[in-house]
This record gives sequence, structure tokens and C-alpha cells, in this order.
Amino acid sequence: MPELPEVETVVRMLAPLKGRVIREVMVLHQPSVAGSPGKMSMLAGRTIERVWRRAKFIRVDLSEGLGLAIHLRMTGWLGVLAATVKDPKRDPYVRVRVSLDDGSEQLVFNDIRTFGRVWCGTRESLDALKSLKKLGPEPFDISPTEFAQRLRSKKSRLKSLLLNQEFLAGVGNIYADEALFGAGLHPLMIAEKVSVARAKRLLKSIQEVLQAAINAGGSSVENFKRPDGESGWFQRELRIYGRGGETCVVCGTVVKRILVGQRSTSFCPKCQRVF
DNA sequence: ATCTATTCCTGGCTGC
DNA sequence: TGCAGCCAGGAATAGA
Repeated sequence: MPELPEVETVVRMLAPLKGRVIREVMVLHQPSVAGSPGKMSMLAGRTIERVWRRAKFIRVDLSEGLGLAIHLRMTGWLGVLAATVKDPKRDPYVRVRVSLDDGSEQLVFNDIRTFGRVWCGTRESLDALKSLKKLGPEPFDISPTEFAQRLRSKKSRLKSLLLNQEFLAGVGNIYADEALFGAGLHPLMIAEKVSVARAKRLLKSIQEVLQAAINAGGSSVENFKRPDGESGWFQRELRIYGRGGETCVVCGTVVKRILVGQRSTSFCPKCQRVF
């Protein structure tokens, strides 16, 4: 599922769309578009100025102050395809088509499980979306001191806190588990009991795992694919996520799998302790 | 403030 | 081979 590194991969690969003109927007599955799907027609004729990211939201800035916001959630996929391409395996799940320039290519939003959403409107109205507005800081934009302070003001368990987008934006289930493993912290530890030094170490671990995953083009877990259809390869580097029942890559202890806030969580009971 | 449970959805896996 | 049942989970929401 796309988390920050996967969304960053998508954004980097779609950056060359800058300068292209939207010809027509076709909504094939109305619930994939927030609000009135008919509003999408306002995008016709606009020029793409920039593709960027905030947390797991993809933003497309358009001319005349308009824009798109896209959240891939679990199974969303974005890519540019020739209009003539017919992929029987993928076509049934295309939810929105945005034809570009002369119409020979399309920006395609594909989403098997339809959890993903597309918003359109003025950039101001997108900025004001509740889910965007309440996002916490980006993991690469917060200082260790500030992170430690924020963390130590919370009574939640570390795993739940890392998944909370209001606390820190962009981390999901995969990288939360990986970051806690890297920092040697137990997922059930209460945040306010974490020492300043260990909190700083956790931020470092989060940044390291996110950066390594970005460098690898993301993790192709579930069915994440890059916009070019290729897999990322960081899933091969995952050290703890999804390894419940296997042996720990560091110490050989059997990795435990528990539920934390309804989320599957893997951790090593020896390497990850409650301090 | 923080928790749990529920909802959305469907491909892929397990077990019979 | 077929099929039922379950699992994956980001975020919103309700209720405790």
C-alpha cells in the first residue's frame, strides 16, 4: 500500500507532466471523486504546472489557480498511458481518465478497491480540505528536539501514534513497523515514557527507512506499482513487516505478530523492548 | 485525550 | 478444480 515513499515515487515519476494541457476528464466511477464528479469538467483546458506531495496526498497544480488532490489509499495507481492501450487486467479498475494535449495520452487513475479519492477545485479549496489541513509535520521537516517533545506529550502507544497522520504525516503500517524495529522500540510502549534520546533515535530510524525506501522506488507490497508499471524493490529490504512467525534477521528470535488498534503489527520481542 | 469497533472494497490466499 | 471464508488496511466516524 502506498505510504510516503511510494507516493514520493509516483510524484517524481509524474513531475514531467509539467506543461501538458488537460483535454478532457472522464469519470468512470463516481464515488472515486469527492463532491460532485461533474466538477471535474472544470479542469479541461488547464495546464499542469506542478506535481507534488503532502504526506500521502498527491497534488497537481493547474493553471488559473485550480488543482487536483489524489489519495491512493490501498490500491490506487496513477500512470500515463497511450489512449489506445487496452489492458484487460487493469482496464476494469480505471476510475478516472484525464486525456492530455491531443488526446493520444491519458493520465489514468486506477483503483481496484476504490478506497482512493480524487478532489478537484481551486488550490485554496484543496488546501482547506479537512484531511489535508489537520496533517502533522512531514518526517523530514521536523527537528529531533521538536519530534521528541511532541512524542513525549502523548499517551498513545508508539505504533498507533506513528500511524496517526495528525501526529506525523506519511507513515503507514509498513514503515511504522520498520522504524520501530530500527529504533529497538516496542510497538506497545507508551509515548510519554520514551526518553528524549530514544525519541530522537526513533525519528532518525523513521527518516532512514523512508529515505532508503524512496531511493528504492518504494515497496511493492499489496499491489503497489510505479507509474511505469514496474515494482519498487524495497519490499526485499523489509526487516520486520509481515515477518510474523519467521526468525528475526538480527537475533534469530521468532518474530511476534499482534494487533494494535486493529492493525497487524510485527516486532521482535528481543530486539524491541519497553523501556 | 485516547481508546475500540466499524465501514468502505475486492484480489488473493487458505483449507476443505 | 471449486468454493466459502477470511485477510490485507488508510482514514473517517461513532461511541465509550
